Amino acid sequence: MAKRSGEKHQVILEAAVKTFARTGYHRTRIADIAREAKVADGTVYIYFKNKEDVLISLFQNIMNRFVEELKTELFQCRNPDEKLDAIIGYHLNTLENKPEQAKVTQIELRQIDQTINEGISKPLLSYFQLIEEVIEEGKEQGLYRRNLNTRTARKVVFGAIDEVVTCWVMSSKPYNLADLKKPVFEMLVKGLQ
Amino acid sequence: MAKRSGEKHQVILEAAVKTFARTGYHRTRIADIAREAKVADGTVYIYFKNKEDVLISLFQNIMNRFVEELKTELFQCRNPDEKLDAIIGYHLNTLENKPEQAKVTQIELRQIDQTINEGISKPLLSYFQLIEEVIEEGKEQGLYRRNLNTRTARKVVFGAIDEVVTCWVMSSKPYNLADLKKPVFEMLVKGLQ
Amino acid sequence: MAKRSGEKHQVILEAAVKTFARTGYHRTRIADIAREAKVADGTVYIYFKNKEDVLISLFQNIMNRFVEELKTELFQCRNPDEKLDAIIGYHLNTLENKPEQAKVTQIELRQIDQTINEGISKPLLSYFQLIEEVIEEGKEQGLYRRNLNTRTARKVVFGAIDEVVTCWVMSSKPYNLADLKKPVFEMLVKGLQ
Amino acid sequence: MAKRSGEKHQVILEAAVKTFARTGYHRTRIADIAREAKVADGTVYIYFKNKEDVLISLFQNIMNRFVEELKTELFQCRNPDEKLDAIIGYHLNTLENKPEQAKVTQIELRQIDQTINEGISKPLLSYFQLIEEVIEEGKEQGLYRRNLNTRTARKVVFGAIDEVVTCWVMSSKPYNLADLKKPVFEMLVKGLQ
DNA sequence: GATGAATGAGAGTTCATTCAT
DNA sequence: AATGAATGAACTCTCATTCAT
Repeated sequence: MAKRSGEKHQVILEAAVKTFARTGYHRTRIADIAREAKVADGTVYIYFKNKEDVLISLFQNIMNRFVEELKTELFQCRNPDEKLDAIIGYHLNTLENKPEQAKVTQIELRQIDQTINEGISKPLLSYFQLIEEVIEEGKEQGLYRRNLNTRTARKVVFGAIDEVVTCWVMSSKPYNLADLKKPVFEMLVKGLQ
Repeated sequence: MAKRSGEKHQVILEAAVKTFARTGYHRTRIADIAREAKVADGTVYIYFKNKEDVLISLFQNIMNRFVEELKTELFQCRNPDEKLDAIIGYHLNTLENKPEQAKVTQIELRQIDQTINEGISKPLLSYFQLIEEVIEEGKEQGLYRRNLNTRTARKVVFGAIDEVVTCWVMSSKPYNLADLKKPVFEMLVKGLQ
Repeated sequence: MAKRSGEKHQVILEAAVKTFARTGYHRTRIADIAREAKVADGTVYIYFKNKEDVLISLFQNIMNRFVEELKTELFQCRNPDEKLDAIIGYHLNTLENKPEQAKVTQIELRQIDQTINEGISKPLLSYFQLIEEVIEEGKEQGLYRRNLNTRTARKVVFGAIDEVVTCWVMSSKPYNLADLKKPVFEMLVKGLQ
Repeated sequence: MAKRSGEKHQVILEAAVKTFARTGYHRTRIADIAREAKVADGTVYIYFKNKEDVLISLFQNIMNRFVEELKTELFQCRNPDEKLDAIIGYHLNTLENKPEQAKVTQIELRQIDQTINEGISKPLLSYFQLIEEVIEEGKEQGLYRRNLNTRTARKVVFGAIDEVVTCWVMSSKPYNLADLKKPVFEMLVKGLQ
């Protein structure tokens, strides 16, 4: 069970994003995902342990790619400010361009008992770490306050971006998420200085 | 059905906070709440439409009291900075003192399909408005940047505080939430200036 | 759950005998029992833990009554031979008169993993003990061989009766089970002497 | 489909005895047998119609060999008493030496709806016939009672031996099954006389 | 208002069986 | 002959909700 590769694995994952985004995690039945993926119900259980495993695999998939690509972005930046800008920009761009993923990330994923689930927290941690590294670097270079608590600062930074995305996902009136890049960056960078 | 008052109403609500915090929303059965409240299963349905209604009523209850008390706090402040400080302080203090409420607010509440549910967003809106009023006031008084988009700024402020609380709720190692008041305030106020 | 009294409890048990006898344990669905008992599927689970629990409760019910009634029968016998005769007679009579129970006892009950299940072996033990007491008594009175191993003798006695019943249950051509009382008694009593 | 010969046929059968004995018929999945036999799941279906067919083939295999070997044993006996002794001895010896077969024969095999299944009763019949022939011979030679009903006597004999084996299989404390040969023989032979 | 026994829809999951390779 | 991925029917059990008392 739970083969992590193979064409079907990916097909089911893609069907799951769509279905979770459309119907919501709890209202989605395995049968719905299976139908969307054009496989039999049982096939889902060849590749995933259960429904929760589908959601978590989904998230790990998304987050791994997210963090990898963000790393290459950051590689091209020359200073912490540029990096912070890149983080915010990449975060908002990515979710704006993949609204289904955004819905799953911001809403459905939080439907799982997070106190237990490390399948969610672990992939997030590498993103958190990336943010913290930028803050540390800024502190070392004297760009950001030395007395700043890095962890707390990271929470503020992530919390701000995350809330901005959540509001966008839940908003009934569509607007450009990318437009918020600059104001959010300005607030956060000043907060760090 | 769905009487909104009565002694039992309150008893059930209190039993629900405990039970949701202990077991999690989805794993909690109406029968569990009823047992904790020492009433019959059916009695729950005299006071609430259904399980979701219990959770939402709970939140409305909490938020109404939260906003009312926060308002009196703010009344005693003399300038936007003090008010922002009061908001952060009150928010963190309240949830630190009521860990069960915090668990429900930060975790369990997010288990409900938020795209539909205005029972959750409405009570939050008055809190959001309070924050926005403070920002507006700061802008008018020249304390905060004039070109600040109030709504975006509010998202950053709320997102930051909310994330700090969520991390605290989910953390396995206990620490003082109140200790984060000052650093969070400093970051946010600088971000607004 | 698993209230051991109440009208429904009995109704479901009676429906279960019929259904198991007609359809066989493994082919019987809880829904079949529920329909036969004219209750909802869920009601079965108020009174029984699961399907296996229904079968075992059934057997315990049957065996308890069986052993109780057999005891009163034995009370009226004056010597071990009469008692052995009573055991065989009562055993064969009872099952001949309750063919559904016989089917369940001889066939369906053996569909459960007996190596684990003490819900089956325990009620049987009191029957075994009754048989062993008669054999012991016979040995003490010099009626049966002193060097007879009581336990082994009991196995022979019970095995013989049990096989006779099983053959009768599985036979396609109907015949009188009671007719076998005398020949079986004669063989067994001689075997004991 | 359902080839009755070939090397794999035997390999699967041997894997099945082990697996059924270890896990129990109903809890055994075809995949378990296949893995134990080191063949693919589908291969099982080349040699057997379905899961039930595996169990029944198993039993037929066992019983055919059992009856054949028993016949040669009986051939060396000079009178019905010796033959009865041989039957009991061979029956108990065989199962004591093949505990996995014993488990399958005494427990797992009875998990199949016996009212329908002639795949089980047919191979047993030849064993029954062997027993009946010995009884008949005894009656003819005046060793056993003339008025004995052969069929009933056979049921008593087989039932006794079978129960002795079943008790041994299900017993948690190990003991020598062969030790029961003599007492069982004595009881049965006296019963017949 | 209060009760709690009864309801029954609903969905996750398993696994015997098939069949294209 | 052999494979093993894929199938999808089957069925248990849960639990929110109702309603007669």
